[in-house]
Amino acid sequence: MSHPKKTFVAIDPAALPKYFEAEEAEKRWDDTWDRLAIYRYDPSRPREQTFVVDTPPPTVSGSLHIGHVFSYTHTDVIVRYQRMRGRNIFYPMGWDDNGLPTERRVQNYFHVRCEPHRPYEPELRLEPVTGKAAKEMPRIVSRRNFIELCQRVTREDEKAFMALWRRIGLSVDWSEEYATIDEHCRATAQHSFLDLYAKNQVYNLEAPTMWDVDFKTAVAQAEVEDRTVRGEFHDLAFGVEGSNQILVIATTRPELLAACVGVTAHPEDERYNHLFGKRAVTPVFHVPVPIFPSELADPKKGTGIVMVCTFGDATDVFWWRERNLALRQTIAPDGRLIPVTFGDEGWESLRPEAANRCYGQMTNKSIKAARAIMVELLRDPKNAVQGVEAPLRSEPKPIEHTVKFFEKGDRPLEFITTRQWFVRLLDKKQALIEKGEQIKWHPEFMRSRYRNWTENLQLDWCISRQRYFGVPFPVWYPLDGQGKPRYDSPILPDSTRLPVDPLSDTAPGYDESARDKPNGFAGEQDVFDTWFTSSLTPQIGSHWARDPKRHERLFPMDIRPQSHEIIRTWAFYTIAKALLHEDKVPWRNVVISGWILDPDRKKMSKSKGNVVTPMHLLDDYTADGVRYWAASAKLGADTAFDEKVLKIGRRLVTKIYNAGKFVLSQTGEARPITSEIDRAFVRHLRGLIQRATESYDRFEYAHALAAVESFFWSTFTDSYIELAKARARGDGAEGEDGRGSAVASLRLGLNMLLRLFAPVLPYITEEVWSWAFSQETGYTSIHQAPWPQVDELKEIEAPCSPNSFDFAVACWTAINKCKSESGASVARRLQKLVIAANPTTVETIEGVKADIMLAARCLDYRLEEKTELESGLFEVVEAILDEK
RNA sequence: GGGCGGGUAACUCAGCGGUAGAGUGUCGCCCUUACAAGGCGAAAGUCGCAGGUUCAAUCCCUGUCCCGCCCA
Repeated sequence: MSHPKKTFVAIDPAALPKYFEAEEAEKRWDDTWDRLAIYRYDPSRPREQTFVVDTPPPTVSGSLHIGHVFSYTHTDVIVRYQRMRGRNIFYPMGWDDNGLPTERRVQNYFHVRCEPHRPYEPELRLEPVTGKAAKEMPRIVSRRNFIELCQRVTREDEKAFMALWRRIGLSVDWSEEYATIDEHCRATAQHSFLDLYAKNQVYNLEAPTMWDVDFKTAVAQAEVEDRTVRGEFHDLAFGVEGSNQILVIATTRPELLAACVGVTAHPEDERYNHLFGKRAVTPVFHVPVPIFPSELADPKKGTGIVMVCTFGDATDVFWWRERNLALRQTIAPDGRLIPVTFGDEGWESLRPEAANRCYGQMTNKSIKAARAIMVELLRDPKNAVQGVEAPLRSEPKPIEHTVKFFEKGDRPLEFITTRQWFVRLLDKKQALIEKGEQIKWHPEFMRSRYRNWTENLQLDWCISRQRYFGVPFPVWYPLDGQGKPRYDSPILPDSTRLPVDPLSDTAPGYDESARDKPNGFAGEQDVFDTWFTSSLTPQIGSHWARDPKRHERLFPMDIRPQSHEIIRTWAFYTIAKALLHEDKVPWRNVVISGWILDPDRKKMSKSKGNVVTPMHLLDDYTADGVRYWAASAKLGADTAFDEKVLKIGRRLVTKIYNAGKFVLSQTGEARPITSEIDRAFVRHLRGLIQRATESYDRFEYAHALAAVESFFWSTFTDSYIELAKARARGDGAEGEDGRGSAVASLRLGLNMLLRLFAPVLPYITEEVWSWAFSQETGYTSIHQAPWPQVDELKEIEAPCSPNSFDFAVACWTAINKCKSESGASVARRLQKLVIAANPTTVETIEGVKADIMLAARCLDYRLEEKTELESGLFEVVEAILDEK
């Protein structure tokens, strides 16, 4: 039976560069992939064939660091696997222009401030400001001009991110690019608002709200963090109305004394419970305030009796509501003290003149300055309610306590009464938790972060921000005869008109001339919380608001990749939106990447100065090498940055290059895979494919990579290639059949391994693939080739023994060890070799011993039976090395 | 204070009921016609600590100590 004389497509290794020129290759393949459009989403294919990614839009004004490469590579590896599984990939890229950080940069960069009502200046051209000019008054610009400046800055940032994404080979579909401030996203966010309004899930309310006095905006619970800071307890002597009794109240915020509206102690506190129902009198301002019991007052803290102010903290807000106390707001939105007049309505005082004299000293001062003045006033005995002792009863006592801060802020949050828009969430806790249960979390334990947060939710979602660079509310208010807005009957646009800017677009049913006039209309100035838009990334990608068919094909999505610190914000709000809009989950899986820590296991941050930037690492270790490092870390695991791991990746790339060169330069006639060792190798390959596939299906890419890598080094290059290479050169006794089998099997191994590595190492695998397999298989790019299936190996017969391969390797290793121990090179020929193993083992390696001895360069050998040896163990009885 | 994760070789990390693993680093040896950007080989761990369950525990349970994160 003669075989058709088909020969392999071989390469000439001499024609290839000695080393892999990664930088050149990366550029070349990036261009090629672009040209072939292999990352393009095909909207015509059905949902079940599609794999949909809710890519995190990076905050472009943030600094680029190695953590970005880490987590985005995780997603890309998953995506590339799915693509090879034949899925139609939807993998967009968005940019989060993220209001506040960008605003700050723009204010400094161009030295401007925004005033929303300023008219737009179409011809305005500003340049970056430096030196003296930066010390002068900032240029005031309209909101539209300000936004244009923001966009100018973010465009530059986006370019830097895009360059990095391309460099590390993210297989995103760049035709699906968006920015959270662009027209499509603004329209989607406004559409979301209109839908929530129609469903009665949003409301506006004037109420005490957490407020940052530097950014001058309301913030939501999710953006608040507790910080431990130093403070001081001040013991203040209050009077009791109608008696000469003194109450000593401990407070960390004496500057709020003028805002005191009550005094409270624990109902069972015997020191104070006889006073409930009476009125206390504040020192300095001489204001009588009710004394009432509350379980929330801690008898062990301070003196056990506390003053209630509007507002010092969240508990004050609670008491104010519960007890229906007076409202005395003394802190302005800019963090300065508001001028007030004691004696006026709502500001009653037993001694208004004295009160006003004192308060006048603090008017318009910052909180910090006001506190210092207040403490001085309290030291003055004249300001006591009665008696000759100063109201400050002891020197301030330093303490450490936790205070709420806006996560981006520098000063503690204040509670300030303002009108804000809210989304109703508190009444949906249970539904939100259930949605979280329907989603698969990777790793699983991240689910509890979500549940934990949702269970502890205290407030509805405040979505309005008093900022400029953001998506405006699509809302106008009718003005009454006095020019006051009627907040209870907002005017909304038709959803076909979106996006709108109520400050430049005219309210429906009005003429522009009626803007801000009595009986006319006014536009809402506020913009959305950036999360209000970011929480819609699935709907932004699916074109929910304008293409129901496309939405149907993309929503819910398959995966949401993100990091764990924003489970309470991004994941939470996205789940909330999907619940509110469609009663669905937004995605089936959430995949959480860990953080990159510095070598001391500290979080990398700009302020610590321990941020590692990625570009030079890509230059030094290749894109694949860096991807290897990222893909070695499991989901959810924080990893200390370690350059050594990058070295391993680069070494792997080199090894693949060289192994590819070697295997593809073997020639011969194509023959079936028949030799025992080849069949034994294929048997192992089959197991590898199964393991890698199972791991990838569970998003355990790191596990898959470890399996493939270890197989590649130990089984393929260190063992199989060595055992088969002589036969592949035609040195064996089996002639063309043996040679053809070896070459076919080597190529099969390489082909499979390249595909198994392709999700992690897209460049080197594509490079080697292109030398022969591209033409041979018809898959121009390896990234369009199918993921290896065990089915592809079904024609190849199983080996005679399942142990053939392992025993062959063990035997060969024993010989190498013997050579190594006698100081000889492994290449050294053996004149004579006697090696022993137990009888079954000797029998098992019958079919592979010729290959072993060829690899060991041993012409005269004998296998001895030694029953006491364990199965698979070999003992060199005698070895005579050839002369050099 | 509550919740979650981690503590395994000098380093970075796997493993998570059945005699402790990898790579890096270290130490020997080897220019070997794919690869010195290599290869062969060696040394190296009371698996945080203390109890318990089990024939058997790094793995399960309880307690405890460190580290990190999230929430009060």
